Amino acid sequence: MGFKHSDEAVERLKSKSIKPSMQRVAIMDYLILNRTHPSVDDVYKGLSASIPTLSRTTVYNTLKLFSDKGAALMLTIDESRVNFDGDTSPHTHFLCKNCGKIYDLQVPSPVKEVIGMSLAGHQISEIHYYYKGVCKACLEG
Amino acid sequence: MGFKHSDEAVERLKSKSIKPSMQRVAIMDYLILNRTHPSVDDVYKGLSASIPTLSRTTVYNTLKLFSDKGAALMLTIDESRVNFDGDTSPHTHFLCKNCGKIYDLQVPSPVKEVIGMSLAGHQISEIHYYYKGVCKACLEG
DNA sequence: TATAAAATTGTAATAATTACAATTATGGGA
DNA sequence: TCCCATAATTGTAATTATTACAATTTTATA
Repeated sequence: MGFKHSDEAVERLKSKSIKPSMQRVAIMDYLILNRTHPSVDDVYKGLSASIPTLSRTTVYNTLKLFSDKGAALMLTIDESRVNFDGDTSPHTHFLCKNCGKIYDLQVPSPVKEVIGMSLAGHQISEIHYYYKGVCKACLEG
Repeated sequence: MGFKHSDEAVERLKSKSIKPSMQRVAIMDYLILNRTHPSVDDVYKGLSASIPTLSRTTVYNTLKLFSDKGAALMLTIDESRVNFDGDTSPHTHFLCKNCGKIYDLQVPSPVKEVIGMSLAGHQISEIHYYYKGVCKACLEG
């Protein structure tokens, strides 16, 4: 069964100077379609059916590449695995310590973008605001 | 003033309802004396000489306990290991992607403490602001 | 088409973390 | 004090995420 490439995925890769191979487009497409902050394994398992030859190493390499090139965000909010976010616009994340889900939150309004600026002499390239606790669904359940 | 370090460690544990066993006091003392955001292994190696029977499992369990009880912070800024901070006062962290060191930074002034409050219906118990990039020392070196 | 470079794959190795059963320490009655 | 229950610690083995790396396949190009 053929894979339907999203033009958005291809465009995203091109705009970040990443050569759009079949695997890379599929992985970027997965990130764009799945806003659940998937782990490497989530991506691998989610694509294995449609790309049976896909290797875990390729998923690792590719997601690392996306993160390095700014085509995706690598989240280190969860202590036991890394998660990825196809949405690179400024926003923050909440991890539910009960169910493990990661939610998107808006940036606190007074906080401005400071990428490329320096803090205490350090050159900043990434900003991550993480909140942890118990999510609304778990509180109500 | 006047607190010997281990006294400060004992007081910290008591104030967080943690029974101050010999190992726990030693580990908390290590965190108080070593403001370098040590990993589990750093703590283990740092204490092994003075406590030869210390087990890595104890260090894991104890640091997890400290984090759960709010006696220390567990940082997930580094993708490959967890780090701990004995300073639980509000501040943020910077990870140098070149040398791997973690620096303390002040909280951006407009950002207020929101522990115990809720965001989008979620109950917040931890806030972590992480910045990544290249540190001053690496830039100058 | 021939060739070099880049990308992908599969396997094996590494490192962090957890599981767990056994042992040791601690504190409170009798 | 001794006994007991409980909590804490230990050591080993297992698990999991991640990385290393050599072989293979794909892509671009001359």
